[in-house]
Amino acid sequence: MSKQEPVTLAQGGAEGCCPTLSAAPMSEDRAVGLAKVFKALGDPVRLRLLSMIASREGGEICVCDLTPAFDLSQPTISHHLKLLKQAGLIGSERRGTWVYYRLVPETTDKLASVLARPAASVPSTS
Amino acid sequence: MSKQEPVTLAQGGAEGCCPTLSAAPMSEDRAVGLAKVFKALGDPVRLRLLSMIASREGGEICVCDLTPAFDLSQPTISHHLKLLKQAGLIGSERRGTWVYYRLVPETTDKLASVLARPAASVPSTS
DNA sequence: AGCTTGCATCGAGAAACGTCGATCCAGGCT
DNA sequence: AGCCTGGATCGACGTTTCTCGATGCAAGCT
Repeated sequence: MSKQEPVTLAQGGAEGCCPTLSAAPMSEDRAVGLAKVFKALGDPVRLRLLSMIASREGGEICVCDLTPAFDLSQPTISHHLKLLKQAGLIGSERRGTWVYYRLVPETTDKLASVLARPAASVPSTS
Repeated sequence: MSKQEPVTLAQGGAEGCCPTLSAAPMSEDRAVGLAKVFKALGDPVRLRLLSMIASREGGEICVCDLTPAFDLSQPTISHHLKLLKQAGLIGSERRGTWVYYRLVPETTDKLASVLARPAASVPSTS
């Protein structure tokens, strides 16, 4: 029994929770939480999986459509999906025989807001 | 002895280069390039380093100010800085005895735009 | 010249990661 | 019931990553 709870990065508030990188030196705890999500994105296969899920019309896609798109074994795809899920980037639902995955946009939103540069620091006005 | 060229994610154009995750399934090549940068962010130490660099008044910080902020050896910090640099996230400059690191905001901008949800989905007025 | 300090590079060892085949579980069939 | 199919889980193996101490290099000192 591992305690691999999904990262709860995308919970609660909206703007107040996610200061940008440039706002202030990041705390250890916050860095650990964010690193887990970024690490989940740090693999080409997972990035493509996430992109296929996110770009799917209707917002969800069956695993049976994901697996044949790669030159990898089915357990490997399943493993990557698990990591994305644990990172809070995707969610899954079983309907009958098939399992469908869908994006958790709140998580990618948070990451984007962490990386975003505060507009004030853009010196392009001169 | 692989030649680790810095990832050139933040080069050339601005909006046209970085479709979001949801825009379309990502190509293998693009996924490989993006994964390298995300992987660089997938470590708590590097996230904190990047945050310390990015949040520094004046835009740059001496390694001598970074190293004592961690419970890690100096070679380890140097190693992490190297990875961040190879990912194109930071740049360095030696001035006399000291080496200064600074953020490459174009790279974080690109990442943010990849993650951003086209909520308004308006590519907007350029 | 020699010494000292700041930082990078070089192995090395332990831990984590990506991948696989084998196996197991859940649902829908006949 | 039995069987088949879609997915997840389980070891196992090779590779990568993180960390360290030791060493090397560059720049400023005495």
